[in-house]
Amino acid sequence: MPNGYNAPMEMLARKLDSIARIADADREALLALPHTVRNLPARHDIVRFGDRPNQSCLVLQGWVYRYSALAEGGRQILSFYIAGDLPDLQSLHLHRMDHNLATLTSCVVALVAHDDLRAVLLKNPGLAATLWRDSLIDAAHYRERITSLGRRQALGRVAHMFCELYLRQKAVGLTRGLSCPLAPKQSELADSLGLTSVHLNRVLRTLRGRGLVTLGGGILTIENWHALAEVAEFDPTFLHLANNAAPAHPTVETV
Amino acid sequence: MPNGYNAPMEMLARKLDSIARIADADREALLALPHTVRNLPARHDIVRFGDRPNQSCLVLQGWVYRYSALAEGGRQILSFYIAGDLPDLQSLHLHRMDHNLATLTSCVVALVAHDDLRAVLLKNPGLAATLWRDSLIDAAHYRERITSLGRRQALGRVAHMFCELYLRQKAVGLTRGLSCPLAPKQSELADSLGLTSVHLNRVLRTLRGRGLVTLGGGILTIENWHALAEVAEFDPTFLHLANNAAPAHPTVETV
DNA sequence: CGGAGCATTGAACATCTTCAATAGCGGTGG
DNA sequence: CCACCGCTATTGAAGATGTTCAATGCTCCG
Repeated sequence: MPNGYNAPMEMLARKLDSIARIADADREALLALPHTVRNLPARHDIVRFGDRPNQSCLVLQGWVYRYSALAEGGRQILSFYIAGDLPDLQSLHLHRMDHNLATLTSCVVALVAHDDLRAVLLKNPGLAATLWRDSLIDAAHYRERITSLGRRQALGRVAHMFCELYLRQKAVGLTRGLSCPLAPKQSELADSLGLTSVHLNRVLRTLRGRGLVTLGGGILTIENWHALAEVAEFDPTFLHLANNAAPAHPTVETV
Repeated sequence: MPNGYNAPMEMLARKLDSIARIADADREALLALPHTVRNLPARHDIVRFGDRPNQSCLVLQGWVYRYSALAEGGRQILSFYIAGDLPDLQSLHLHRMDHNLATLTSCVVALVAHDDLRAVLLKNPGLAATLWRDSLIDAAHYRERITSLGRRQALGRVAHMFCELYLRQKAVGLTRGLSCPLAPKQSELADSLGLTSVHLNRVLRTLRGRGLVTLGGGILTIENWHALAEVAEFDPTFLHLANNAAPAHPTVETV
């Protein structure tokens, strides 16, 4: 469940735990990182194309998404981020934004100055390696999205996205049984999957009709993991979770 | 011109120069990196899904590509790499391969042991930052590909890919005027653009018909950069080239 | 000359989009 | 409490873009 957070940096530590083993010294350095906590309203740009941020943002609560805007008002959503994610860690080394970052829901974020972050990473190479790893996992997510967009049909694409969002939330403790929050609206899912919202809606009907998922009230429930993963040709390797958190059949589990 | 290379690591230094300013100490550390040079035949897997490489490979000559294999024999090409690129730098921190890496043409590559690389990066944080930056630029390329696959039509997708491949080669000195090598065959371009080779072929005909490009003998010639970039909605920001190497109109230039 | 591997073309078909309308749902003001 | 508003979801029908299948051409090379 969308439980709160204690110390802000703890949320990050928890996320990093899901992708690597963190040394104690690194954890302490992380927890001591200076930061500012901010509440942001939903559907609000955090950084925009062309910006040169001097801080990185960490999601503590809510959903954030990354998108690129096209001519004709079109938009491609590149990725979704949830609590614990560091959506613009990249601005530490890529100084000019080549896309936009925005809140999907209302959010609580922590802002960390690049200078502070650089100083801490210089003293803690292990932590630097972990964050580098995190950004490489981000890239792995992109690769999988490319595969989806390029070679999967709409049904598989949607199924794949659901598998991914479920497991990522599970890895940081945001699921309950086979249910998890699903903040994006249909039009936003469509913009992230290269579909129109009309067609996405039809695909959702099919998934429901086949008894694979249930949707409603911002909650996704996976009714049949095995069948869903099969439709999606889902293989969790690309998530690079430390404990290989992809259950063969996450059927009945009490969280 | 596909010119040769001097010291292997020099090719890498040249590539890194195109994306960042390298300190002298870092450059020397780089040039001193222990490595093995290898000749590889065309269409040959370098590392495969599931592998756990203990070295990273650097392309000195030829083209390399990254792909994921799907059921039904399908394949999605995720990206192409050219001389100077470090296509599996990522394996330094992502221990298990979640996709495949293969040669497109016959290649000369340099192999660098992870242990050696780690040692050098530990002593040269500036170099580590540059390589981190390089991997973030790799991710930026993925993002742009996602945008193409999700929201551009076939014509724009192909045009965009040509703009990208031309500029990337230009950045490391592999172009001559408005021409550059184009190693992928039509079926490979198609697999990277989420199209069938049949449809790609038709799109190429259109591009030729409109006088935007000429293709032949493994050489791409851009006949009208401005029009091509317009069809592609191409913005070079995502390449993150140090000298913003995207010419407004790279019309007549002698290299 | 013959063959292999690509490139090119045609025709029928599938998937997904577009345009447009209707339905549902949650919240607000009277 | 109820009518209304705004936003999202849902549905239908027509059309566009891209696929599939199958055949032919082209070019390089032994």
